[in-house]
Amino acid sequence: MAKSDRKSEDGIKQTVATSVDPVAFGSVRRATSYDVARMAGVSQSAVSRCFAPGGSIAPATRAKVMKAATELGYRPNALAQALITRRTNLVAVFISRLTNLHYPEVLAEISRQLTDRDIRVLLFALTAESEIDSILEQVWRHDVDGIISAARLDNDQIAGIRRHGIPIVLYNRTAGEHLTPSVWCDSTTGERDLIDRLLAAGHRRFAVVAGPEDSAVGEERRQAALARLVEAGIVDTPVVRGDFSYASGREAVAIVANATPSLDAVVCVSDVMAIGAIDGCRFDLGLRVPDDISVVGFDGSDPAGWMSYQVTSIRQPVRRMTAAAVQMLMERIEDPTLPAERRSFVGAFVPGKSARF
Amino acid sequence: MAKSDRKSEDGIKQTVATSVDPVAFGSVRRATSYDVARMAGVSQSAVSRCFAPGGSIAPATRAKVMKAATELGYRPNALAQALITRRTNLVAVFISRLTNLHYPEVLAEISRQLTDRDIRVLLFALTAESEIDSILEQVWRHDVDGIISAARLDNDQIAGIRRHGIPIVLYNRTAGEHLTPSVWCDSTTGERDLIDRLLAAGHRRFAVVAGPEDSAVGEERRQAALARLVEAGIVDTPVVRGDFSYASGREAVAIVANATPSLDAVVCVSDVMAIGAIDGCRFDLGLRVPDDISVVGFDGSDPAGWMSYQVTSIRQPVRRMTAAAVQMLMERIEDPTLPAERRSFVGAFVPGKSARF
DNA sequence: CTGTTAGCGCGTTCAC
DNA sequence: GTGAACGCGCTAACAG
Repeated sequence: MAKSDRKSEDGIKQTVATSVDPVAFGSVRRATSYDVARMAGVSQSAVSRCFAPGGSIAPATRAKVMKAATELGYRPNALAQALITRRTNLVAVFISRLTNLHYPEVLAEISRQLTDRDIRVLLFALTAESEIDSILEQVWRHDVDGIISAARLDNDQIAGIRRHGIPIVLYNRTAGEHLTPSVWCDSTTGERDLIDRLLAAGHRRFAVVAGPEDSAVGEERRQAALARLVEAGIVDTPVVRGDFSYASGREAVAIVANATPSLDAVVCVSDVMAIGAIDGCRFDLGLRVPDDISVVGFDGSDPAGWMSYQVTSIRQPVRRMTAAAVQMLMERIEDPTLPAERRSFVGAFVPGKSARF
Repeated sequence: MAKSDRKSEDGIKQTVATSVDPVAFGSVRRATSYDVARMAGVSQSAVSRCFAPGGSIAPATRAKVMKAATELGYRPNALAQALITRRTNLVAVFISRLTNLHYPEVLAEISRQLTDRDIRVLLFALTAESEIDSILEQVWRHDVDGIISAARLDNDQIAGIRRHGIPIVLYNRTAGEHLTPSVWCDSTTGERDLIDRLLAAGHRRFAVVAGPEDSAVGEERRQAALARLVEAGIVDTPVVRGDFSYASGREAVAIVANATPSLDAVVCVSDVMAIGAIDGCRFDLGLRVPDDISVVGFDGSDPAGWMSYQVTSIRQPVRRMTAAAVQMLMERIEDPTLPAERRSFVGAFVPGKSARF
């Protein structure tokens, strides 16, 4: 096969095939159930029944059909199937910030679990929450069987989904005033656990690195932490908001440390921000972690376990949570009248080494 | 709304709604083009033309139709549309190891670019490469318009895809003997760049932390590095294979350091393994990086830039690469006779601080 | 158990 | 410019 090598203007090397193999191109129409029927000498509906779960069909004809089917490489067309059964075996998954290190694990698990149940994933990776409305348009048009959302939905959006009768499960999100099926990692228990340990170890001057105001998990964790501190008689704890990024964690700790003399402990609402905070302490402030200052996180993401950080944290039981989400969704696809249900999981304490105990 | 709180055996708290709002359930059939036609007092085909790109329709009737359409909340059904136009506006994306920190960025970008073109993503996150065959079954059945694969495909699989006439673009993968459209970050240039700099700085005793044998990128990088070293008269460079994980990088460096006296420089074929190697050097071997030993990586993933690591590396131009992949795919969806083409991009050197220069 | 028939919702000729 | 009629590929009643 003839090739030509050249360099284009912007330094991109290209290799272009100048001849095309005409045989390999599939203008071959896919085999339909009619083709199979003709070849097997039966009716089209007999073919259909062969591929249906409980289709009543005689072993003899079944054999004939299957033979023709494999010979023609026949597979039932999912589109036509879905059009009539009103089941697409498609689930839409909304993920708000894929680059945030905790979500790839969540997505991978959800995908695996759904694939095991022979369901396909229609992925919507949001860059801005504002995209949701246009995404929902697509979702209606595609007749997905259900939705798993790790992105925030407002009341109108939830209402729209209900109106369309599409089952949904929220993942670590709340949904305004509607009672909506959801799985949730209980931040309250986790934050209290962390702070109790910090208090017991003698920490007295705290700061909280929170998330953006519109983050439900972030807010719950912030409030839980502050509430526990107030209970312990510690008030006026400074709060700095980040955006769940490394950089924001690093900046936050610099800001708060300068404004807070004798800062003891930094409570971050996510591991990545905790990692940023640790680096901020070490490289920007010249502090030793945990000797001079303690930093704790939340999530249990992979990098939090790396030797250079070993973040003291709460690990979300991702596997159990995603399994619950998928199961709840499937149940509601089977029976849409099922009531809303909220399953909340408690995370596990990860000792790490970023906090002094 | 009545609720009941209880604790289940395994410590999972549940909140269950015991009554259901019967009004909210959408047994309401979606509006079809016929419904709109009836309400607007026109024919169904008129409605169809209203929503078609270049449909010839009188402004007056168009107005009537649109009014009825919005009133009924009508949206063309994507399934029926696809069944007849043979265009699903669906692209399958294969990703082999979502948890590997470089891919979330790739996936997010691909998703964004496709969404911008009004195309939906059917995600297949592989846990084992062996799953591909069963995944392809699903792909046939769903009539996707195209495939972007960041997972390895063998000759038979590529042949099958060709036979089905489905355009495909490979992302950082090769495809056996077939010439297949692909985008690629040129490892050779990158590795040579890194090694030239290491040599210039006086490094002499190298080790390579490679990927698994079946990883095309991993192998290309390993070979490129070794080739450059041989050119420079450095032979018998030890190679240890990892699996692109942090742990494997850490273990690899421990193994190779023990077996190689006066080890100078560790060349890792991925950033995450480089991070593992750095931690291995620091925490397992008690070496200072980069004073005692240099470590370089490849990819330019986010965590590689974190202060505690600052990995010297080559950053893949993810944005341009994904844009190229999407563009190539779209071109081939429009015109399937387009010849195969390979676009290779060169990465940018990231100085970092994990190597002594 | 089998074949015939009637749609699922829509795009697309083709006469008018 | 418009509507009637057909068909995409399939499942689901129904009669035999």
